[in-house]
Amino acid sequence: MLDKSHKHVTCATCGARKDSLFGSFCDHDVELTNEQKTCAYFKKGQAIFIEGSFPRGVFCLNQGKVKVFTRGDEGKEQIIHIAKEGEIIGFRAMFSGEAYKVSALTLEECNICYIAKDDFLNMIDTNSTLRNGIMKELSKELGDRAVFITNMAQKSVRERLAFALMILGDIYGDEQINLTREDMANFVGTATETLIRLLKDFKDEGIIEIHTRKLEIIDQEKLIHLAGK
Amino acid sequence: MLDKSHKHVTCATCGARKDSLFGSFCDHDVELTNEQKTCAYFKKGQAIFIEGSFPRGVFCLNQGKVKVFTRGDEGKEQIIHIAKEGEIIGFRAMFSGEAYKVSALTLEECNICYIAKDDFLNMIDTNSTLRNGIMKELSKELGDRAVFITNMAQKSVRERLAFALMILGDIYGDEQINLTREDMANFVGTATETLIRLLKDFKDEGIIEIHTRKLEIIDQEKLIHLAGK
DNA sequence: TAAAAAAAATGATTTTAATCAGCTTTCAAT
DNA sequence: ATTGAAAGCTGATTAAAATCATTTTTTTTA
Repeated sequence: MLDKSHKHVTCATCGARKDSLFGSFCDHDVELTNEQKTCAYFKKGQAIFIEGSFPRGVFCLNQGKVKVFTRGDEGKEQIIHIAKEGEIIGFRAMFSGEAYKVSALTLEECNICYIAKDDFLNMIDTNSTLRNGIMKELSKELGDRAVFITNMAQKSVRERLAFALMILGDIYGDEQINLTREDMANFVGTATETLIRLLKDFKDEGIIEIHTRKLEIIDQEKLIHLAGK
Repeated sequence: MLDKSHKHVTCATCGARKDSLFGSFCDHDVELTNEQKTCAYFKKGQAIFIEGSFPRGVFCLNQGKVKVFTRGDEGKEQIIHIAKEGEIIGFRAMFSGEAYKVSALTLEECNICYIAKDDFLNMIDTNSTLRNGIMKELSKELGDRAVFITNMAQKSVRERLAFALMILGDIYGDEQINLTREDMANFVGTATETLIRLLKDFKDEGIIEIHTRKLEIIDQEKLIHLAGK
């Protein structure tokens, strides 16, 4: 259980900051950011922002994982990204001037900091390192999504699952992958039943181990081979 | 036939510049840009840049259309974007520091200007209007691609074709849509045969007219309805 | 303008994955 | 500890779209 008082979360001591976009900040900038941000505890399944609304600031994940998704015509979620500790989310719509095209929902308990739009835009304008980091991030994601689109269009569900498990492996690190079957299906872009059957296949082939809800990758090599290019 | 000598292409008189990211440049910046850019004629089907190579500058489309695509495992193209007059292409990889994740190929005869990396990055650093324009563009595209991914995952080929035709209608403007069936299939993310059959259905339903290679949208309303959200 | 090549079209068949329906296990709340 | 709800699982069936094999038309170029 996380500390719900979240008094202790300061940018200077924030473990997630080190390899975030704020990682290279000097002491002065860290202190400034610390004064501008507010921090809040989110319980599991809580909304951070919703598709169609307009951004008033950005969110910085101090602790916990978040799913970023759009809804299709029939309301079915397509998970675009799973964000983890250290990531800044919700800045895309701030630059585009549009409403959010995605929603963000916590997958577990989270501590999330918030920086108001004007403060963040001011940071971007005055801090070229942060700015370049943001531009690099936007550009990288754009490339990743081109690949994502191609995978959706051309790979089989089995190949996409292998690919998704590799990404999830990176995101969860030492921890075991912990998603509902439905969320995983909505990430792979398939029906829940199909996903369940394929997970069983992967288990039978010794690629993963299933511990009820949690998944463990056993054979990374096979996964890489299965996922293709 | 375009003028292959392309001597006349100067930024000050460039018709494509007005509603491009360079549109708000002052006379001085226009002149500077004009001195930094070089301009070249590309014939139909020529490569502008190729997936896997590293960018040395950006390209600005003065005349003609370009397909931007990645190749899947079996070499099949997935068209991510079709760029038209006024668009700057190839800047994503310059910011991300990665190799190109996409290739760009002319769909017709083109006049394309080129600005070297250092010159362009210098522009970005010194011109906040251009910079904000670029960030807005990156962010917008990122949102569009989230929707693209969701469409791929959840819409039927028929719905995706309707969606694609709407986008193509915008891109081609008054002109008729002019793509090979294969390119169109690679944009929609389907097999060429499937695309051909669906085009015939759309024709029979009075949605489009087919003039051999060129397509004309007749019933925009039906298209919008078919494409869904 | 004739020949060759590329693109478009059509029909038959197969494959993949979605859908539907019902059942079981797990988890959370009282 | 019990119960209800959510999540997970299984089997049968259907539907969508890919693939394969040819033929026809259009475009290019020799």
